[in-house]
Amino acid sequence: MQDIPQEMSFVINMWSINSIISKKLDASLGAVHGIGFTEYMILFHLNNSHNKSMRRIDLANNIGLTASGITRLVSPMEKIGLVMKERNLRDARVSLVKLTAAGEVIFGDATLSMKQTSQRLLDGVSEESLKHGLDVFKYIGKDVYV
Amino acid sequence: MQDIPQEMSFVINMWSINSIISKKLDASLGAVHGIGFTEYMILFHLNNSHNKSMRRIDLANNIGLTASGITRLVSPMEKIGLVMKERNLRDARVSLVKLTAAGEVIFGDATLSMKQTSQRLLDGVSEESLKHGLDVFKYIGKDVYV
DNA sequence: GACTAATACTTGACTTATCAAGTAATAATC
DNA sequence: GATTATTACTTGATAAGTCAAGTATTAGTC
Repeated sequence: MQDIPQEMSFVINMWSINSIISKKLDASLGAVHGIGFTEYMILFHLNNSHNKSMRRIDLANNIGLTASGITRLVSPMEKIGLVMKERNLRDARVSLVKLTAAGEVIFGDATLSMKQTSQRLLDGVSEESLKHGLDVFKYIGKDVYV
Repeated sequence: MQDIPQEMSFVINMWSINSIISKKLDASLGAVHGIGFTEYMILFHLNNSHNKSMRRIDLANNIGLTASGITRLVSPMEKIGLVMKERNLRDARVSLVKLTAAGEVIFGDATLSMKQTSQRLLDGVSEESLKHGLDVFKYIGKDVYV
């Protein structure tokens, strides 16, 4: 067996762990709040944004999906009233996604689940390891603001 | 904005970064070697295994997919000769996946790409951060051997 | 100011992997 | 040793998200 550099070990392990963890988060969010993990990601970024409103392309870049993925993800969220369309007066190409009051409520509830589930999943991991892990993520995604 | 515990920050950032990175790995593996990242994961685990051969259920657990995902993933790999079916004499339920000689060659080539791409993507990340990040992954997936 | 390039978004066709249900074989229990 | 439960795997239907191509609008260039 060849020797595997740490960088490659990192990406391989990350992929598997992410696959396992995101399934669990998805299940717990879905069971209690009726939204999936990717929908939570939308709400999360909207809630952190300036006017609770973002361009679709920025959502895509921040979350790590494509623009078309965002279109398909957001459309049912509009129908159930979690978010709404808003136009940009300066640029008619963009269609902003804005968090509604209802969306904010669901987001607040779902965040409690997210906190619990993620703390349960990472229970026992040292603060130092978490901090360094986060550093790696933030370094890679210098444009991803979380 | 509420305050977000580090554990939650970790899973959220991991999801986005994983989405971005796995797309890049997938693209570079696909362009040069004609396999995707998940197919590489199969080859990787087979190559690390005892007889270059594993049960499908163990592949699933190690990689973070479901058994049915493995069935669908492996079937075309059999057709192009990267892996082959092997039966277990002691248990007729299991169908082992075994790395072929051809599969080993492709794996070797693809591993070079994987090393390069992952080092390029993580270039600049400190050894210490990588090590701690890996610790988190290994802690979470105590059964995932990499 | 006309012409080309780039950006923001959407849509059809497709891929990937899930879930639920089913089959077949082994293990456990009485 | 028959009955029930569990395990390993596969398959049909479906969900989630990609890519390529197309539309509309804005930005850059001559």
